[in-house]
Order: sequence, then structure tokens, then C-alpha cells
Amino acid sequence: MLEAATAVFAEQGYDSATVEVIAARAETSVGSVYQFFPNKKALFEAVWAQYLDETRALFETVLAQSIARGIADWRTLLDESIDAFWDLDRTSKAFRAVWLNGQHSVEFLADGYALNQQIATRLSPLLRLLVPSLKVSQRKIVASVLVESMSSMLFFAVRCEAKIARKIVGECKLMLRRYLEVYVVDPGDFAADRA
Amino acid sequence: MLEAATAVFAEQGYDSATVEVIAARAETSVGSVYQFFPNKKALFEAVWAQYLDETRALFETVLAQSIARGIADWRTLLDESIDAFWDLDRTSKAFRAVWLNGQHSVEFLADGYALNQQIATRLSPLLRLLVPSLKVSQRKIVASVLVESMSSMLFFAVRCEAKIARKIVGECKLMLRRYLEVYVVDPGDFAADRA
Amino acid sequence: MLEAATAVFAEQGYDSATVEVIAARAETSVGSVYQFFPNKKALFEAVWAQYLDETRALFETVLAQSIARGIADWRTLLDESIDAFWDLDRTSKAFRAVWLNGQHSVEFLADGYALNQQIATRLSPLLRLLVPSLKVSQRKIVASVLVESMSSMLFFAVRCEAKIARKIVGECKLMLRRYLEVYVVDPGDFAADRA
Amino acid sequence: MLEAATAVFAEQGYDSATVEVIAARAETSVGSVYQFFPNKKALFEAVWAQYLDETRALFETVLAQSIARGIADWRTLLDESIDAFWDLDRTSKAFRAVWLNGQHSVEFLADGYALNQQIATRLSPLLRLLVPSLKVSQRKIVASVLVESMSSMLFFAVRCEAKIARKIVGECKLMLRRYLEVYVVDPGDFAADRA
DNA sequence: AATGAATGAGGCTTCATTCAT
DNA sequence: GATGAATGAAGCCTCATTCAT
Repeated sequence: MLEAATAVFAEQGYDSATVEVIAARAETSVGSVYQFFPNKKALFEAVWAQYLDETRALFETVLAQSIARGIADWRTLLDESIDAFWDLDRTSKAFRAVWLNGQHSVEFLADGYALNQQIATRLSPLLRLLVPSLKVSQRKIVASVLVESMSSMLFFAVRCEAKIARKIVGECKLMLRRYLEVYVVDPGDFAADRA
Repeated sequence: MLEAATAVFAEQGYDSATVEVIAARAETSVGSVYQFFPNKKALFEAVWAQYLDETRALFETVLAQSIARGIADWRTLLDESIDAFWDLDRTSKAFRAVWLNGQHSVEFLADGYALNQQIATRLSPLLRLLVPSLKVSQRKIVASVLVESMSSMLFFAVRCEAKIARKIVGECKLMLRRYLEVYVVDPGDFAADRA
Repeated sequence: MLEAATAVFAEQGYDSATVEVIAARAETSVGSVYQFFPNKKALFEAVWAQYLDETRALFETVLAQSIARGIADWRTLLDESIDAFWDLDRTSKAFRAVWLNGQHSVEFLADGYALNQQIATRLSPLLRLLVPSLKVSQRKIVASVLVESMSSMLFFAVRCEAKIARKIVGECKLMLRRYLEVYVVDPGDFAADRA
Repeated sequence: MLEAATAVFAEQGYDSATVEVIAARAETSVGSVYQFFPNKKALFEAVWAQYLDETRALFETVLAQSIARGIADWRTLLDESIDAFWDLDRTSKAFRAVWLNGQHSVEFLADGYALNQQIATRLSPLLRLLVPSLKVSQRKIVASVLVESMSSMLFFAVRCEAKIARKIVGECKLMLRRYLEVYVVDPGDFAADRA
């Protein structure tokens, strides 16, 4: 049922998706939907929570593998993270839909923001290992920039045809790597200082 | 009245915004709204069209100035473009709302996509001057990546407090400059080739 | 302005006709319409009253001519009456519209009824001259049948193409003459007695 | 629910009847009305279609009986037809309402017209049996005149009190019989020829 | 527990009427 | 007096939610 809801929310958007259509897609009745969820918003929040959990879990997995390999190999971590998110999208086709809704309904925007923030927060300690001289506040910003860029690039890629999408994912890797190198190679170069 | 519509669409999203509320914000009556726009969708489209026009105009201005200065100074062009878009946002506070709606309502997503694509298309010839060896298809992708990244970073920054936002804008400049340098310095390094 | 109202009411019906359209047709403004008529209903009633007056006047004219000629020639009176009503319709093209509305809006049905009743009442004394033995109550009914039949036949004819319409008018004359002959020739044959 | 709709349309007319009132009359809610009919017009059309069907069915029944009896007895057929339509009206009290609306709303006028035309068309072959010498085009007109006269007389009678109504029905029979006799007795006397 | 018809609040839209210019 | 933009009540319709079966 979550699956059906995810798909319908994805296709129609939160407001346009009707409970009846979701029930039909799930091959149940509206009544049954309301037996599990008190209202439409709760249904969406469940879909959204599921997406958050999956994404967090994915990130933890990638992170764990990478830490085992040593932080020096951060370029690989970056590439694998991007690939992982990209695969997630390709795998659970509906993910993008939820993402879309999460970011695109004003009501739930804060949540979408929250996910990226959570990941950024989780990323911060890694950045500290990589660039010890970076101040905490700066680390937060760099982490946010990485996460936001990646998520937007993938969201963009998802709307393109497969071949182009793959290239965009490649460019995303290149761009973020180039950006991170600034700090790894010359930690004193925090851009915002000069801004 | 467009102003009020822009604001309300911004705060509530297309579906949740009611014509009554928009009329109230504009300090008129529903009837008056319908004297200028045949229906709610048309009202939104007017708001959106205005935003598209402003954005295009802004971009053309920045471009014209930069071309006068010579393409060699592409770093300044990049910085000024980002500043210009950022200032646009800060100036017309409502812009972000429209952007939000344009990109985030499923129904209007295509239009939001279109604006970025338009700018990317406009950017392509400049890239050609800068990196003559880049193939057309690659140019398109690089241009898209630049535009999408910038727009998403600014959209992100807008949701942060002023001080952080300024830093994020700075990081955005740094990131895009670093990314572009790859091609300017070593045109053969198209990332997607290796992907 | 009455003219415009008549035309628009004719084409659209009472409910669908908007004051704005009527004003436009009259080449004035809504405000001006409301300077002469307190509301839409009053406007329609004026149109209707005008039609009633014209019709009554017409009938009086035909009647006066016929009486001058003598009641014995009732067949000519019948033919001329029908022709007169038919010409009225053809002349003021809008008449049918008002008629239509008068009969067809429930609210105003009573008035439409009233017109025919008025004419029937006016006809009664003539019938008395023609068929002295007919009881008052019967006279009323015969008069009503004549008037109603004629008005409905003409209303029907009006919707047909010109050539057919003319034939229908002819049939109407024939039918009513045949009907009246029953009473003129054999006054004891009142149909309802046997019903 | 059709019943309630029929009644309300009858009393108020198509435009003035509100869906809310119809729902109230049917002792349901607006929502329920829209579960069966996509919109108000469809609701009316259903009411109308039901009336058309009933009327057609009735006419076919009367016709079948009469044909079994032989065409020579056309006077009985005429009387029975009129009685049947009159009884239909008295039986389903609402019928007149639909009729009223069907004929009286400009939008649906064509349909009302159509029903009478259908019956007239159905009547034509009978006329042929009765008056073989009548030309096709003339037959059409005579049939139309019969049907239109009858329907208008009954519509008129329905608005009168019961006692008078009965008498009017009787007069209607008389009038149409007298009219038809012209052709049966002297088929060459087509009125329109002389018109 | 499952169903899906019934409910009615609330949104979009129209248009008779008013009133400032 | 003329105008026509402004007003807002009221109608149609949708859909989240409930509840009898």
C-alpha cells in the first residue's frame, strides 16, 4: 500500500493524488487505507519516512565501506556515494516521486531539507578527518554544498534520457571532486572567507 | 495583484493557494481577480511568465556586459552571473516562491525545466568561445550542469539565514569555477568520457 | 435597449442572458441599464409587457376590421387573425424569443398563460354572436382551445424553414376552421358533453 | 433520485434548480448525486431520456393495439392516443415538468422538438394507410400538426383544474378528428395547396 | 477486518448589483 | 447622467473522511 501511495504521489503530486486512486492502485478500498493511516497527510508522511530511512541506511552502508578503506581514498567515497544514490533512484523508481513531493510541496519542504541536513551533519566528521584545519562552521557549509549539489544534480539527471543522465552523473562526480580538492590540497582556501 | 499572487503561491504552493486568499492579499475581491485572469491556472501562468521574463532579461544583461569585456575573463562572468541571480532573488523576495512553484508543482515542472534549458542553450555559444575543442553534445551537458547547479545552490541558500547564505553563494562560485577550469585548462578532460 | 434585451433574452433564455451582454448589445453600459430598470427581472418584465401590448393591439385591430365586416364572415376573421399573428412574428423577429421565454421560464409562465387567456376572454363575445346557443363555460373553453392551438402552431412553424412554415400556417387555418364549424353548423355538438 | 430531479426541474426549471435542492429533495447529499451523474446537465439528460423512453414506449403500445384493430377505425386510435398521453401525464405527475423543461430551456429545445418529430415520423406510415393519395411531404406536415397540436393542448390542459382539463381533452379529440376527416374523406383537399 | 456509498465542507467560478469617477 | 470596475453571494463540483453493512 505504501508502494501504491508512493507511486501515485510521485505521478500526481501530493494535492492532486486522491485517496481513492491510491486505494485503487493498491487494490484495496479507501476504508482499508484509513484503517492504517488516520488521514492523507499521515499516509504521505509514512511514504516519506520510508524514503528517509532507505536513504539514510544507504548512506550509512556506503560510509561504513569507505571508512574501512581509509579516508585518504575520499575520491572513491565520493564516486561511490553518488553512484549509490543514483542506483537507489534507478532501483526504486518511485523514490524520485517522493523526493519530488518532499521538496515540492511547501508543507513538506522542511522535511526534505531535513534529510539533506541530516546527511550533511553525518558527513561533517568525515570532512574533519579529511581537512582537520577546517573550522566547524565552514565544515557544515561545505558538507551542505556537497549534499545539495549532489541531490539536485541527480534530480536533474533523473529527468533526462538514460544516456545523458549517465554523463551528468559523471560530471557531478567531477565537479564535486574538483570542489573538494580545494580544501584537501589547500585547506586555507575557504571560499567564503574571500566572499 | 500579480505581486499578491506571487507571494501567496510562494507561501502555500499552487494547489493550496486559494483564489480567495490571493484576492485578500491583493486587497481586492475574487471577482476582480477574475476580471483579469480567466482562471486560477492563468493567474499562475502570468506569475510564472513574469518570472521567466525577468530572469531571461537579467541573464542577457549580465551576458552582454561580460562579452564586452572579453571571454578570457570568464571567472568574472561566472561570479557576476551568480551574484546577479542572487540579487534578483533578494530583490524580488517573491521570486523564490514562483521558482519553487514552477519547479515543484508536477503540472508546471516542464516549464521550470524549460527556463534552465533556455539559459543553458544561451550559454552554449559562450562555452564554445571558451573551450573550442569541446564537442557540441558535451557543451550542452556542461552548460546544463552549470545552470542546474547554480539554480539549486541559490534555491538552497535562499532558505538559509543571510550570513550563511552569503557563504553558500561564495562556495557556489568556487565550485563552478573549479569545475569549469577542468575544461578551460585541459579541454580533453571531459568527465563523461571516463564515466 | 428594450430591443437589445428582447434579442438577447430570445437567444439565450432568461437565466443565461447576462445583463452585461444585453448592455453590450444595446451599446451602453450595465450602469445605464440599471438607471432604467431596478433589476434584471424588471427588465424582462418590460420586454414582456411590450410584447403583450403589441399583441393585444394587433388583435384589437384585426377584430375591429372583422366586426365591421360582419360576424357571418368568421372564416375570414380566423384566417386574418392567424395571418396577423404570423406576420407579427415574421416582422419583429425577436417576438418569438420573448414568447419563448414567457412560456418557457417557469417563473413567467403564468404571464404567458395570461396573454392567451386575455385574448380568449376577448374572443368570447364574438363566439356568442356566432354561436348564441353555446353556454358561457363552453364558450370559454372553445375560445381557449382556439387561442392555444393557434399560438402553439405558430410557435412550431417559427422553428421550421420558411416554405414548410407557410404550409403549417395553412394547415392551422384549416384545422381551426374545421373545429369551429362544428359549433357554427351544429351548436349542440359540444364535444365535452360526450367526453 | 431521478424522481426528485424530475420534480425539482419541473418546479424550478433547469437553470433555477440547484443541485443542492435536488439532493435535499432526494434526501441525499450533493456528493451522492455526483456519484451517479457527472454533472447537472447529465442529470437533466437522464431525466429527459427517461421521459422520452416512457413516451415512446407508450406510443408504441397504443399504436400496436390500434393496428391490430385495423386502420379503418382511425377515430378510436386518435382518441386512445390522446387519452394515453393524457393518462401518462396524470400518472407520472412529474412528466409535465420534464416536458416543460425539455421544451422550454433553450438549450434543450432541440430535444423536445425531436421527440415530437420522432412520433410524427412514426405516425407517417399510418397516415399513408389511411390516406394513400397524400404526398410524402404533405404527410409529414399533417403528422407534425397532429402531434404538435396534441402535445400543446395537453400541456395547456395540465395547467387547468381537473374538470376543465377533461373538457379540453375532449375538445382536442374533436378538433383533431375534424382536421383528419378532411383528408380521409376528401384526400385532395390538402390545405396548404390553397395557401 | 474489509468495503465503498454517503457526507458535506470548501474551492473555483459566475454574474447581478453597486458606486466612485 | 454615463460608465464599467469592484463586490461578494451563490452555484457547481471535488474529495477527504466516516460508517453501516
